[in-house]
Amino acid sequence: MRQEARDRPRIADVAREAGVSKTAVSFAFNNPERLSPGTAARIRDVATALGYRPHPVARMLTQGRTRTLGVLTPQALSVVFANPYFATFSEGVAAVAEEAGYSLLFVSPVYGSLARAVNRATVDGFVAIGLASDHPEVEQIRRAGLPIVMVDSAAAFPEHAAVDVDDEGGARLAAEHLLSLGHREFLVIGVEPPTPGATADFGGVVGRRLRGYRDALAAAGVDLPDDHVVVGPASVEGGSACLVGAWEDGRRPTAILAMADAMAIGAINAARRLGLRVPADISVVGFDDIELSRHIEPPLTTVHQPVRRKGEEACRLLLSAIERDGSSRPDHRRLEMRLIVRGSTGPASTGKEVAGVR
Amino acid sequence: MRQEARDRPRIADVAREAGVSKTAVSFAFNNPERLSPGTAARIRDVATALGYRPHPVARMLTQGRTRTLGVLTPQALSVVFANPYFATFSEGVAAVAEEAGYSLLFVSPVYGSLARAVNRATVDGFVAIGLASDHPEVEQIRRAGLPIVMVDSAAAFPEHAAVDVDDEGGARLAAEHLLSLGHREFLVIGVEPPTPGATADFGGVVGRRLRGYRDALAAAGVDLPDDHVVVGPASVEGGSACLVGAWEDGRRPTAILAMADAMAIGAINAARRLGLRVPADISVVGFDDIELSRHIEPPLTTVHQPVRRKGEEACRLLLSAIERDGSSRPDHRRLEMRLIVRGSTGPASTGKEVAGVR
DNA sequence: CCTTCCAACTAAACCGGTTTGCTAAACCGG
DNA sequence: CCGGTTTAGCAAACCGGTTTAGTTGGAAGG
Repeated sequence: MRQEARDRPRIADVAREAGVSKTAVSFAFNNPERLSPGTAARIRDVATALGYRPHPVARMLTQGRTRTLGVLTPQALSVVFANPYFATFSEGVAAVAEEAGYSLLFVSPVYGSLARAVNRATVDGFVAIGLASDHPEVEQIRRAGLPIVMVDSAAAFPEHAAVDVDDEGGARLAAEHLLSLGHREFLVIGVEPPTPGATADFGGVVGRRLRGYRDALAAAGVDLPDDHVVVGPASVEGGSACLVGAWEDGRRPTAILAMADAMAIGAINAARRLGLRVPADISVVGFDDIELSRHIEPPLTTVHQPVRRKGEEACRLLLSAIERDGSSRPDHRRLEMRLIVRGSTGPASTGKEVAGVR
Repeated sequence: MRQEARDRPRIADVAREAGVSKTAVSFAFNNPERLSPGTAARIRDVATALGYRPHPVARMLTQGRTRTLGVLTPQALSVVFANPYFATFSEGVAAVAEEAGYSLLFVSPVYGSLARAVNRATVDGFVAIGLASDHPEVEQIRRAGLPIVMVDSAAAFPEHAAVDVDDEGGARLAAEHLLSLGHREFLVIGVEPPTPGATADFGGVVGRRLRGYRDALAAAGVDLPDDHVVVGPASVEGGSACLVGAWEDGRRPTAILAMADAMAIGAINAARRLGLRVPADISVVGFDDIELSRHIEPPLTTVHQPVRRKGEEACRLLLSAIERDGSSRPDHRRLEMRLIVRGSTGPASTGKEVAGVR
């Protein structure tokens, strides 16, 4: 067995030293009013003298709660933390959790198995971010009797509490903005699933955003052929590759709708290399409004997503589920997006490109 | 008491249902070779049918280990996650932890008390980042028999394992670079403690960097009067304010040594507003090499800090301390910095400024 | 055929606390 | 001075597992 805490004093040591029962020691810490002030003080003194602190795991076991919330991610943490989106989200979760006195445990696949990680997790509930609909862990958690709040995959789990954003509405805003600037030739740059061929579709985010784009375009009578929608990895390089590929295939858009800021930035870089000025020759709208977008040249016009608030709301939902311990129906919350117009969009250039090749 | 897991099956339920003892059920999960294959399989079947999973807390208690590492931060998580430096650091910690099958628990002050948070934490050890020397929690952890690895405050805790970077050397590199470009009039922009008047000095980072600057300048025979060192909050705005303040006080540097990239960026912005060109009129060197620095205009020359590696090394040190369970002396590791020359530095402008006021 | 040994399984102790139910003494009004 | 109520503290049960130290029945060995 472990000896790590070889000399760690236990409650019995304190009790013996103070000449009282274990119960008394426990009371001294959790229920001092059930002891005479003198005894309570003496016990505490003995405890500090011995360097005693109640074993947190033992405490959890008897109290039946951990005061810890699990943040569940389907990807490795080392990947997830590299993503500023996630950092901001965590910021929101942390703010609410801390205020309520909860700690945060990040739960990611252990040796490839998310299920194992979930089993190991000593938490009172989970906030799951970006779980696709085919994740059986959700059912597993439900059976374990733990509450869970889904983020970014509300549609996939109608029976659980969830927070998501109005992707469709946000996409519409982006497209309408470009339409109002006179654009008629569009290229949509989408995010492809991280593992090729996986059914994981980011909880349908891509589909919803695409639908929003299409809705707005259709309403304006603009057609979006399938070959004007390209996908790539959600990175700067991915965005570059998408535009370059489409350009080589003969597409000549005056406006780009990118489903991620990183890809939008990549597209801007690629456009420059193709000899296009942004926004004079081509306009670009991103998605999510990451920190970087405000700082590039030109600053990126993008659809702002309330990421931090997403974290806050998710955590609030989870806490209330924990507190009221089951019962009542799961709450769904949908946050609005808004368009931030910066420098990467401008009026459609006349003539040449629009009328151009193909 | 809690009923949360009202109907959660226990090991005894599985045992009864399968017609065996609790021991057998436990073996079926942890020591299947001690059971006949048939029995083991049957028990597992019953377990899954009942939806049983061993209670993780009970498990921790008997096994004496949690398979969880604590990341200790003296500030609120909601603040900490907003800092890309921390995100990158966590990335490193997570990469190593995950590979070893450990989860990560983030431990930050509970209702203002870091000590309480530490007491609640069910972890096998801690990585503490940015703890100043006056934090008694470190002693508390030691007494609890848990290993701890200090990051960014090695000097303050010589008796513990630690990882830090060669701040002094990095600062020297920055100053030498500017000296070699002919600069002789410097302004140092430092980071002030978050809570004014606090003794917390970022574990001495500011002091070490300042020493590095001074060393290099002195070696070149350049004096750095105290009023050429200003401090402000570690933010873009803080950096702006620092330069503006110094300028209004009559300082006319040709080169700025900033202790944080964010402040360097702020200084660049402020310089522009003062009508100065960067780097033609004034050069700026940052510190840390955050993501953003590469993307601003002009790209920032800065001292690169191996943040991710810091996390990795710290986690490795902690894991080995946990594994070998005490014994052997604490390991200290110091990582090197390197200068990344980009566009924000150039030759000192001749005449006017150098000879200028004061 | 009797012993020995092994495989398969179990009862009970244990991890380190908290909580319940109870007792004895102090207190209190009548 | 007595019965009833508090107060202070205790022993034992409990949380939900794991581990130790057996126990049993049957096969192998002599």
